[in-house]
Amino acid sequence: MHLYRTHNCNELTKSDINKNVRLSGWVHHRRDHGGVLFIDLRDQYGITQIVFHPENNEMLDIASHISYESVITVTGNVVERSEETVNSKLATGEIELFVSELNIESSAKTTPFQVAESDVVNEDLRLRYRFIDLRREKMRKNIIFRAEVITTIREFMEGNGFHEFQTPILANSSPEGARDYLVPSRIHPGKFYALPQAPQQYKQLLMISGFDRYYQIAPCFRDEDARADRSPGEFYQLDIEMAFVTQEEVFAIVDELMKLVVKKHGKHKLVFEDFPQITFHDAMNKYGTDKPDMRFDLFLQDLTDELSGSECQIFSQGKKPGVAIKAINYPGGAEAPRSFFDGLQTWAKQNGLKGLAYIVFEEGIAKGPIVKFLSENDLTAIKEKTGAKDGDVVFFAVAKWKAACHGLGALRYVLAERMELRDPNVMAFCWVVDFPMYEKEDHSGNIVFSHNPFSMPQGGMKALEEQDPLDIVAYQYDICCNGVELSSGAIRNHQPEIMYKAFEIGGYDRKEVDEHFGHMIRAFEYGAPPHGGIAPGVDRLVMLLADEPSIREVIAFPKNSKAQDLLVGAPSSVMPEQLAELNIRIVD
RNA sequence: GCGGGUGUAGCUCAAUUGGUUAGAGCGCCGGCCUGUCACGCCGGAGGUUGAGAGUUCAAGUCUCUUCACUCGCGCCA
Repeated sequence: MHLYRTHNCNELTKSDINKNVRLSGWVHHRRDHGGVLFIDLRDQYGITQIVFHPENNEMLDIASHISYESVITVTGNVVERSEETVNSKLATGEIELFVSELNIESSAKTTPFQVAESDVVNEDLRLRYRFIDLRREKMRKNIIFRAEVITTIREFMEGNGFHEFQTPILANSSPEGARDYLVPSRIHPGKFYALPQAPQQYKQLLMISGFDRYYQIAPCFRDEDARADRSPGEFYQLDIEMAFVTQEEVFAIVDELMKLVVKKHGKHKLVFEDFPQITFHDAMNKYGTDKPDMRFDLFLQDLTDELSGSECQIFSQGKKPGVAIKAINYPGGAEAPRSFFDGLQTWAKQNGLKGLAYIVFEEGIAKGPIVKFLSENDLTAIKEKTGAKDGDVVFFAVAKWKAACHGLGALRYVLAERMELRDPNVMAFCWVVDFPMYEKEDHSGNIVFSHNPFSMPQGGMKALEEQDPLDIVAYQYDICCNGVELSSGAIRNHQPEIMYKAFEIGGYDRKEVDEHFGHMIRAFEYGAPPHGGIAPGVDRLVMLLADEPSIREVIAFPKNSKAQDLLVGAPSSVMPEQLAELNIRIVD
């Protein structure tokens, strides 16, 4: 007989009755009836009830004092349960194990929280004792679910001619983008590796090397602050790159993959079989965000033309260049209590707006603090454009275009929450396309890259030379789902001259480009295929599929929001000898 | 860096307007119990109410400071 087990804890059925078997697992729960003792024995697979009887009083006594979460090995006969004692909740509920031999492999101290209870435990504590937390059914399911999703992804990619390559973890620092994690070099004092923010350069180099379709479940490292859907420090993305492709071909692969994953693993209905495409500009104007939640129709309207001529001071600011008047209709909003509208004023200030004007339409007339400043024409225009009816409320944001859009985009979610429009049972994927190549930096007024500088501008060199930089859009796209950005991607710029020009507009002269990106440009000078790709976030995708509110629920050992690993104690101080070897001195 | 929320027993929570010795369930320890599966019953231990200061006859409760966690903003080309 195997030293530890002949079966797992989810395996034994009626057909095993009278067999002498051995099980190992954790003491999940214990029910001591004095004369008879039941223990639920648990492993990754499930639970089997094992029974101790007074025939062996010594063993019964020992068993009755085994602490929860201890690991034991038991040997005995599989016994049929009488009809009234069958537990239909367990796969093994028709049998139980009559224990004849007990071995305690590892006795557990009292655990800081209970594995068998479903209480939501303080997350700090859960992370500190993650190895116990992961024993809980929900976490075990999530982590295995994640593994299964990744298996599906790998099978799909391989089946479509992609190969998985590993790219370096010790890479180079780059001045663009997120903060790097730096790794000091021992052999080269004063120099540093950087952990890759993404394998971006390497996957492009693979294309130039002649590999046609690359993918990798790739670890990425960014030293930026956390969000509920963004792990600090590190995360995994499905990194994809393809040679000789158009944007549409990248979309086609990702569409198919997402649909496969949702249908196979999700319990959600897909809102769109064909994922809609929306331009960045339209997404901002209609949804107030570049990652629109398309599960519900509640759209922003632009009233800049209609209202900037108004007598009302709030609206006449719309005449200023760059300022937009955006509006959103809240159907049935007239019912909302006064406190809701008052609370929104503070809310608006926290969301980048000076305030939030609104008009209540009730009993055929318009009401609210600003109505007395509005003409009949103004009101007609508002009603026409927003479709506001009796009982509705229209909110207005007057600010720089981006701020006005973002403000009402955030309000759109507040309203959707009140109206319960965000259906948790569906997934609405969409593509956001035509991201601008450049934007004007707020504080400096400089033209800077708004996304990846290596993306191909639409129109190529001609566009760079002839168009207003702020009007140039790139072959740069995002795939979003339910208001979450799953991934950014782009058709890359593979032509050195266009690259120099693009960088020139972005404020880098030739020398700087050569200094920072010379290795990439050199590579492009020896025969580079047109190529493009994308990199959906694996953690986020699994989070959405598993219906979890936080990314940490689908990561085995996540960092907390301060980027610490409380279990192993990272980051930590290191020995002075280590620092000395690296030529590093800590300055207070 | 900034703003919101939370912090009471090992865990999850309660404690009226500021008012008696801060309670309950689970867990833990001891006892009883031969069919439970959230077993049941009896008893017990366990608290610097995150920390510090203040107001008050009286503070878990009010004020200030601070710490921890968390959500959001900034940031994430």
